[in-house]
Amino acid sequence: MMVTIDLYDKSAEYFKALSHPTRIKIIELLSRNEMCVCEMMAVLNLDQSHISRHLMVLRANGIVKDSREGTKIYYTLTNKDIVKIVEEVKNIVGN
Amino acid sequence: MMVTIDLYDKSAEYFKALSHPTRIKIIELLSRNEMCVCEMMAVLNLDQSHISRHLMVLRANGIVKDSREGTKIYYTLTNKDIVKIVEEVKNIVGN
DNA sequence: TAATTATATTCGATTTTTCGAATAAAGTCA
DNA sequence: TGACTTTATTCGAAAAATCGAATATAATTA
Repeated sequence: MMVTIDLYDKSAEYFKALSHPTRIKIIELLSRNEMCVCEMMAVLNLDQSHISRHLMVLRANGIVKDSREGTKIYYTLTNKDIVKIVEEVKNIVGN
Repeated sequence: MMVTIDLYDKSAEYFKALSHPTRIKIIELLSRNEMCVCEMMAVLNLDQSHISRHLMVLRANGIVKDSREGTKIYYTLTNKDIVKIVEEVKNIVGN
């Protein structure tokens, strides 16, 4: 039995993936540079498991992708369009 | 004690308000016309309490506003910018 | 191979979201 | 006022998200 997920469900899932401050911060960081988890930890001052968990959500939603280099894993945005969306929302809610 | 909510928290909240298919559908309907709850019920084929509850979320996040006309309450978008954002996300997730 | 580094995943508890069903409230009309 | 229409709100249960802490995995290096 094949389950078809419609565009509204998918969009809602996508918005849900964006609905956490840490995940928004990660997207913003990655809009400038690829970055490994240890760098994000340093910049955001959050612990490893917290960041890793949120990266998992972003990955599951196709928002970031990773590539291993030795023991480090570097993350990048799969689609830069998301940066504009985050900026627009920041503008709407800001001030 | 005053609590300051930062831009990332606010943005996350906003995205959360968009993270339900019914709420996205409501936004899309309101992008075309103002509409009362009973009309939304008919168009979306959902019951009154379901729609009303989601309107409450949208209202709490300043996404829609309402105006009473007799027994009916008409809803409109407070800011049309949101329509573009929803469209962009639909494009990203759609195929 | 053993220790180390970097990251992912799991576990259990807590909090938040969602829902159907029921009830309340507010305006209208006879 | 009482019945009716339209919408909001509450309640309790179920589902989902979040978190800190602990553990697992994978690559590297001594």
